[in-house]
Amino acid sequence: MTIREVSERYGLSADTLRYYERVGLIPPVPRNGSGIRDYDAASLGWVELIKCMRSAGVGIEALSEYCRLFQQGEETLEARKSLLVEQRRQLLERMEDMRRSLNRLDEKIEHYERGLGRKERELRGR
Amino acid sequence: MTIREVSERYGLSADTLRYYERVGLIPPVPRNGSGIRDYDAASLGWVELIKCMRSAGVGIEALSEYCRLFQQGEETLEARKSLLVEQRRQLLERMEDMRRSLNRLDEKIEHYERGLGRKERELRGR
DNA sequence: TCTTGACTTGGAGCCCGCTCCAGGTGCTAT
DNA sequence: ATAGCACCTGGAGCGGGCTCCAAGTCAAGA
Repeated sequence: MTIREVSERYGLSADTLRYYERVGLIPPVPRNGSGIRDYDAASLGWVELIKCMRSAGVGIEALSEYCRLFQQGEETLEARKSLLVEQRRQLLERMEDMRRSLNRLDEKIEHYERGLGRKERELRGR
Repeated sequence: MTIREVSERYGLSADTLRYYERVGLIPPVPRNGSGIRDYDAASLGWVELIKCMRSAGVGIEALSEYCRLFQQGEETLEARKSLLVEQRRQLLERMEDMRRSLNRLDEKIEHYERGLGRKERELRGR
């Protein structure tokens, strides 16, 4: 699968896909005889995983470390797991911040709704 | 209340507080005779709101627009409300991305736990 | 009066995460 | 042969969001 096809399938630009590979979020993608990337199932799996994690704000640094550990094999199972656990913890923290923010927004929106409703009634002469 | 006190109370650096004011996330803070900021209750309210929204990833642009509208008075009630509604929508979207990512992390962590358990049992000679 | 220290400003610098570009290679179609 | 196109690389550039800095002002204390 060419970089263009992968780009279209996942909605990531070709530049971004190359960038992810360059900085090690994705292990080296297989190449054909002319040096052109030919994504296989494993590479697609990585792309999908990274897209998911990035969309949730997981940092480049953590993801490239995970990928690095993965490529080192069995020795790193424990380290990979604790990296994931830590990222999970941070994710929950961010979700909690967002939950709080969502509540504030809901309160404010309701407040504006009440205010606007009152104003409308006034304009209609009570 | 001085900038230092506000900084300590909310865990934002004095530089960040000045920056927020500069780019209009917070309306101008009252000053004493020597031009030094003296935060009043209203300013503290803004600081708290902005801290909350920023921690959830709401962008500077949207927040400064909200603040700008607020300072223009009653005319902008409707515009402010729809701005908030739009930010709420984006927030929910991001939370959904995070939920998906959290599931993936949980699956992976469980996978590693199973793998590591098996390995341990093998080391002990099954 | 002179130092000390917290504050002021405007602007430069920095990190993250892309995004764009120039210059080059190689397949395909004419 | 030549044009066109998709791809390659290394590196520069960019937007967001701070963070740091130099140079200046003011108030209080020795």
